[in-house]
Amino acid sequence: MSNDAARAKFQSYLGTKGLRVTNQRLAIFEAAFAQKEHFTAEELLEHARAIDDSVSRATVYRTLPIMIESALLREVDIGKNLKYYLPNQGNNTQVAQVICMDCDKIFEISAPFMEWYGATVSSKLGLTPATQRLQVNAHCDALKATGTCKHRG
Amino acid sequence: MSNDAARAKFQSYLGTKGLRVTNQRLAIFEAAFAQKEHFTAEELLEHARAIDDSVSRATVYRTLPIMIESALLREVDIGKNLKYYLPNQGNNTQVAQVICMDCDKIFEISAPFMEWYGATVSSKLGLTPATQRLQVNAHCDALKATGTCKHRG
DNA sequence: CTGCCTGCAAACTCTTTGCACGAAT
DNA sequence: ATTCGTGCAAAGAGTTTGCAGGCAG
Repeated sequence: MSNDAARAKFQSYLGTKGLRVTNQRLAIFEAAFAQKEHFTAEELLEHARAIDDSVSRATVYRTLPIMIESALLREVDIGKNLKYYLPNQGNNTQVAQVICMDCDKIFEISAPFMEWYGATVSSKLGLTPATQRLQVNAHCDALKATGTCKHRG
Repeated sequence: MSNDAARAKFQSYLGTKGLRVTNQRLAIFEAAFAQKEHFTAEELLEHARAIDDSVSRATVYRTLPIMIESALLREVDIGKNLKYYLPNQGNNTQVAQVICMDCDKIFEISAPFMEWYGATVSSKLGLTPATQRLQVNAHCDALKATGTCKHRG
C-alpha cells in the first residue's frame, strides 16, 4: 500500500467513525508512514512535531489506537514495558518477531502456520482466536565472534 | 517437582549465590508455590504477607528475579503492562499461552515446535535464539452463546 | 454555532531505588 | 562484627485523563 493510499484510508476511516480530520492527526499519520523501522510513541511525537510543532504527546497517544484499529499501524509488544509501532505495509497479520537482544533490532518474519496453530489449540478450549504473537529473542553470533553486532543501524 | 524439592532448590540456589535465607524470602517462596494459577507481584505480596506480615513490596520485587533466575518461577508477559508469574512445575520451557480475553484466564500449552522454529529462523539472520514466546488471544465461545464465560473461576 | 479535539499538566500503574536500620552468618 | 537484606517512601518510566480553550464541520 502506497502512502497516498494509506492516507486516503486514514481519512476515510476517520470520516466513517465521525472523527475529525485535524492537522495534528495528519501530521502524526505522515510521521508514522515516513518511518521504515519500528518506532516508539516518543519517537513518533518527535517526528510529528517536525511536521507540525503543535502536536502534543497526548494527541499522539490518542491517535495511535485509531491508527491501530484501522489496521494502518501494527502494535509490536516485545515485553519491554515499551510498545513499538510499525506501518502495516501489507496485509500480513501473521507475523513473528525475531529480536536481536544485543542491538534491539526487530526483524519481522512471516509465520503463516501461527494461524493454524492458534485455531487448533483454541478450539480445544472452546475459544476462538483473535490475535497471535510469536516472538524469538536471540543473540547476535557476530557480536560474540568479532565484538560488533552487524544488525545495528 | 514437589514443593519440598522446590524449597530445597531455592535454599540451595541462595547459598550458591552467596545470598541469605531470610524469613521474608521463604515467605515469598511459600506464597508463590501455594498458587495454582498465574499471579501478579501484588497478589504475591498479599499472600506472602499472610505468612509473614513483615514482607514488603520491595522485597517481593527483589525476590522475584532470584526465583526466575533459578528457574523456580516462570515470568509470563501477556502484553498487559503487568507481569504474571507461575511456579515452574515441570521443565517444559517451550510453552505457549492461550488467553481468554473475556475472563483473562491464561492457559499454558506445550508447543515444542517453537524451539525448532526459533532456531531455523534465527540462524538465517545470524542469530542464536535465547527465549521464545507464543501467545494466542482468544474469545470465549460460551460467553457469546450463553452470556457466561465458562473459563472463569 | 456546536461539539469534538487539543495542549497542558497532573494523575495513574507498575516497578525500581536510596537510605538508614536490622538481621543472618 | 560485618555485610547483606529489609521496609519505607520517593522516584521513575510509560501512558492516560480532566479541564478549559480552540477549531473542524
